Order: sequence, then C-alpha cells, then structure tokens
Amino acid sequence: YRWTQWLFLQLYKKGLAYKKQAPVNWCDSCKTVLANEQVVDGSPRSEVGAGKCERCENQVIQKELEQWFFKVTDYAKELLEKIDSLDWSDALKATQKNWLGKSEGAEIEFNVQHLTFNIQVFTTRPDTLFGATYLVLAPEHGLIKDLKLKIDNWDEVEKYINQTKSKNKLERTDLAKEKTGLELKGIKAVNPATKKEIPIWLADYVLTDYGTGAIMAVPAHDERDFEFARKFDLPIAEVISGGAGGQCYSGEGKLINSDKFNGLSSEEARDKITKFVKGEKKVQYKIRDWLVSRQRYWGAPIPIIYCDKCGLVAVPEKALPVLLPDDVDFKPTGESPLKSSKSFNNVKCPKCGGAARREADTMDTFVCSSWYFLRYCDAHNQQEAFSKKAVKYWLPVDLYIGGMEHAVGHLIYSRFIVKALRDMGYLKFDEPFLKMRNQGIILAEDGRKMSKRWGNVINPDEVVEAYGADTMRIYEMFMGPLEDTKPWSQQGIIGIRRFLEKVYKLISNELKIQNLKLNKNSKFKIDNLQRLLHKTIKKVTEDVEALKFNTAISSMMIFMNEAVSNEQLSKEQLEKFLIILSPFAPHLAEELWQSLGHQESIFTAKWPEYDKKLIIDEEVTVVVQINGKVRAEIKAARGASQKEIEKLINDLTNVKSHLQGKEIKKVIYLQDKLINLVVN
RNA sequence: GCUGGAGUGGCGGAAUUGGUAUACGCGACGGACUUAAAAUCCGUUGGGGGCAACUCCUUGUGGGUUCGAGUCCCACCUCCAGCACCA
Repeated sequence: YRWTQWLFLQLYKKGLAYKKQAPVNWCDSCKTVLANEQVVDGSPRSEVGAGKCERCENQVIQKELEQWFFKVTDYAKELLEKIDSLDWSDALKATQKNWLGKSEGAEIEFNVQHLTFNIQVFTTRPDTLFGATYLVLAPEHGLIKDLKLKIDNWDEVEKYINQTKSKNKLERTDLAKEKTGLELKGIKAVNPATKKEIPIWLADYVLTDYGTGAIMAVPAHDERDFEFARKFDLPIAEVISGGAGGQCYSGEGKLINSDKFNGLSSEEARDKITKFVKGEKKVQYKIRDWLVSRQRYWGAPIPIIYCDKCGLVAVPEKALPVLLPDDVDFKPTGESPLKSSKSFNNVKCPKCGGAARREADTMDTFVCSSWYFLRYCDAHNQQEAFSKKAVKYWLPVDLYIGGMEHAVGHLIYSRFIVKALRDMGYLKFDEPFLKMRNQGIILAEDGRKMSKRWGNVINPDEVVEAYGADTMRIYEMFMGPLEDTKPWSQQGIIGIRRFLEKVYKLISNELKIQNLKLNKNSKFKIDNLQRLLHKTIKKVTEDVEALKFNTAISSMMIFMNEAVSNEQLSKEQLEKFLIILSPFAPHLAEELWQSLGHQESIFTAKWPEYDKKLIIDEEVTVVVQINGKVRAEIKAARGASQKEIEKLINDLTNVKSHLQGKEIKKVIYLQDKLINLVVN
C-alpha cells in the first residue's frame, strides 16, 4: 500500500483527488461510507428492494460528511467514447454506458422577475422551451436561502426543506409515491422565450446533484412534469404536435405555439431556440465522483496531514508508506479506528514542523484493485510503483476474465486510473483491459443463487474429495458456455468422472496400446482413428482459443469413445491426446504422461499440430433433399460433380418415388454437402 | 419505463453462422455379468402414425423472405441482468 498511497498523491497533485462535504451513503452495519457503485438493489427476491450495502445487504442511509473523492467525472467523456473500441460483451458495455449516463442538452438561464438573481436549468429538450410553464428547484438548491427575504411563505418552505432532509434516498426516490412540492410565493421567473412570468416551485423529485439542481417544467411533453402539473393545477401548454388531446406527449414532432419557430422539427429547433435565448449546449453525465474514504482499519491510510497553520499537507513521497498502527482496536465503530491511535494520529507538519494530525480514514480497497495490474508487472521494484519498461512489455492486459459485478465498479475505476496516469506521462496506453469475458455464475441445483440462507451451497472441497480435482475442473467447463449462468448438477458430474476413468484405463492394461501398422484387417479403423485424432486436435485448439471449453471437452469424449470401441490406439496417438487433455485434467494427464516413461513434465511438451490432409475426409455424405426436405443421403467421393451426384441419386428408390409424375425445375448443389431438387 | 441478453428433448446443452435440428453428457428404459446390489459393458431413448420400407409434426407464439430458416426480417409473449423521478 505504499504505492497505492503514492498513486493517491499523484492524483492529489493533479487535482484529481479532493475533499468535500457531501451527502454520502452510509452502512450502519459495516460502519463506513460506501461509493455509489457499492450500493446495490439487493437480490431480486428481497422484500424491500432498493439501496443496500453490497457487502452485508444492510439498508444504506444517507449522511452528510466530509470525504475524499477521485474526480472520475473529468474522464466521463473518454470513458464513454472508448467503450466501443473494447472487445467486451454487449451486456457489459451497455451496463457501463448506462452508468456513465450521457445526455445531451442545453443550459438555459431564467431570470427571477424584478431581481438580479437568475436560475440555470439543464434540459435535453430546449425545443419545448415555449411550453415551460413553471420552474422546479431541488429543496437543497443554494438559491433558496439567498431569496429568503423575498419568499412570502418562508415558514412553509423551511418546513418542506427539513422534511426532505429527514427522508432517506430510498423514500425520496420511490417511484410509486405521489409527487410533493410547494410554490415559492412572492417570486416569479421569466420564461426567456415567451417573456411570460412563470411560478417557481420546490419539489423533492428534482435532484440536487444532477444537472443544475433545477428544471424547467414542460408538462405537455414530460410525464413527470405532467403528473406534477395535474396535481397542483399548473398550466399546461402544448408546443409539439403529435400528442392526443389532454395527454402528455413526450415524443418529438413539429413545433406549434412557438412563435417564429413554428413548423420546425424538434431536432432543428433544439439548436435554434438554445441560440435564441443565449443558452449553452451541454453534455451531462450521471456518473458521480468516486468516494474513496473509508472509516475502516483495513485499507491504505490516506497520506494527508492536517496542520493548523499550513492546512492540508500531502505526506512527502519519501515518507511513504504511512503504516497502519497496531495500537488500535480495528473493529468498526463508525469513527475511523485510526483516530484512537496516539502513535498514528499526532505528527509533525512536514512543512512547518508544528503539531499536526493525520487523516484517519483509509482508502476503499478498490483503489488498490484499480491499479494492481500495473504493479504486477514489476512487483519487486523498490524505487517506483512500476517501471515504464515493464509496463510497456506486459500491458495492456490481453484477456481479462471476471464477473459482471465489476461492470460499474472495478472496471470503471481501473479505466479511470489508467487514463489519469497516462495523462501524467506514466503510461502510453489508454485502456487497461482490451478483451474481457464475464464468466457466468454457477447456481445451486435448485436454480437459485448459492447462499447460506437457502442452504443450497455446493462445497467444492467435498466435490473434490468425492470425484477429484480434475473431474470438478472439467465438469465446470463442460456444463455450458463460459458466460452462461447455469445450475450445478450433482448427477451430471459422474459423466466426467467416467470419461477420465476411460482415459486412465487406457494405460492400465485393460485396453491394448498397439502400433499403427500392427494389424492389416483393422487398418481402415486405425486410419479413421488417426483422422479423428487430428480433427480433435484442431477442434480443441480452436475451441480453447475461443474459450469454448464445453465443446472442446465434448470432442475429446468423442475421440475416447471411438478409441475405446476400436480397442486400438498407438502410443504416439495417446501422447498427443494427453497433451491436449492436459490443460483440462492436469493431474491425470501428468500422471499418465510419466507412466509412459517421460521424465519431463507434460507441460513442457509441445502442443500438437494437426495434419491438414488428415482432417479432410475422402468420402463424404451428401444429403439429398426434394423441395428442401431430406429424402435420402448418399456416400460419394470428395469433390464429386453435380452430374455424378445426380446419376447416383437417380437410382435411390425414395428419390424415385418422390419424383414420380413430377418435373424437376431447379437443382441446387452444394459440393460435398447437399443436393436439393426443386419440383413442381 | 429505458438498455442489454436469452427462450432448442425429462435435464445441462450442440449445430461449421442460411444447408441432415437434438452432437456430447446426465437421467430413464431393456439386456449382459452377479446369489443380489453397486460398478462396468451392450442396446433403445423428441412426439405421433405404420408389420415394414417409410411418413407427418417439432427449436417460446404468429406472420414473412428463401429451393431450404433454430439461424435473416416484422409483430407479440415469457424469463434473466443492469439502470431508473437523471429533466
């Protein structure tokens, strides 16, 4: 964590790490704050449904605290734009795009009537400006206090603000709940397009931390504004055609009731109206800065010192690491545990030498995990976090495998850190993980998630005990595609055990290992087995590359079944087979390899190459279709011409009977595969 | 509501990307071995009809394109995942 602290200092120097007072997520069971990304909805089957700590599933509450943040928002644009250049799954990309939440619109200024104050709003629909019949501010909006003396119903307003404060995020964002709000009496705003006076309201459905914390309400063309206007009897002005009377229409269309802009399309009008009222085009993102402070013991201490004279002072890099003290109780209490350590807390200011105290919070563990792959390239370097040379050699990561749950946490943080370090000159690449695959989770046999709560957990140690580690390993790969969520089957695993036993028996004298040339009578079979082996090598090689382990295993099973039923297999064939099996069943393959007399490990053996000539069959099966329906199949020599095939199939009784009294209108021939006779 | 993904036998799943649907495995049924069971081995196994050769139906539903559709297009249904009063 010395180098994690170093990383913090680099971000701090660049202004990318900062401290601010803000409402934050607090888990009262873990006794710490959480990042937005660490608050989850909970399992779909949970009773309550929203806002839970991802670690303990406790309901998260909001607290107003001063905390450290990393400025991920500075990179929102690039984080979004570069997603499409990555070889990641669509689901992962979409989730991350969702989280970044880009929306394009404009900031427009509304003057407060007869006063010098004005209110900025963000809207994605400047084309509907003529229909803005009132404004709504978030209860936390800074302007409200400034206008206190002008507001006639201040007592009521204050009461509403306090009510909002007492609500947690869950209560406030409950979609089912009816909207609440009240008017700021005594003041009015002016719609910059219509120049008409419009009322200013306060409502908790407007969020303080998105956009400007204020909206222009267009009830005719926004569902939420419509609902609000109906409840409080506010005017509704239709400015986009296309809606049914008396209903809200949130789509686009031609402008109406919009003065000189009438007749324009929504798209054309957006720019023009924004210019007309001297508004500014703006792009908004939903993502917030990353809250990295934690009130926990286990974590890298934040390398900052507070001095009464100098204020906030960074720990000099030479003084790193700031070690965790051992004279504290590390159980979470809600206060940072490091605060209670005398040895840790009291220090001298690095600038003036005066009495000072250390920052007592530690960093989110995700700070460490957002750059570990850089350190892994150069783990023993004592002079720097990583050398440019080592990082250039190893990174970016070619293939990264991990769960979907990292979509909006680790994977965004890592991308952010890499971009920040790149801009500081430490790295020369933009993205940490070029190709990413998400393994699906293995569910319990009942199709639910494995959980202590359901008592359906499969203990891998017990599986290994009963069937062996190789069996367990292969079964997990055989169950289905890597990325699929799939249920475990205690019954199904026996098939893999049988397969491996078949392989084992091959060398335990139950089957004879013979040389290829051995038996004239079985030459045909041996030839076929040799062909099958090479097809299997091809299939396994390609499937491994594509991470399609389930079909690779299936093809090895087919080969084994064939080898066993023929009771023929040369030592050379067995060896090649063992090598392709070895990544799947390392223990068994190694043991059999040694028993064949090898001194070196099987993992030093060269991966077999397939013979291109052997994977092509000389005799092929051609399917005979009549009007697209399979009526017969024939064996033919590879490369047979259409005429030759037509001659062959004419004699087939089933073909004859289907052609009786009919006329062949067209013949479709796919070499070595299929012939389709189209008849009337 | 928005975004992404998926619907194939009793079950997990294959299908060269438009060309024999159900590979491989589990389970089930029948048989061999056994006093018996387990293990192992052999056979059968999508559904219907037929003694049989064969034949009809079948990839969530309904349409369409095509010589030919699990695969492509349109509409719908269901499930999973993510986001959600984001203006």
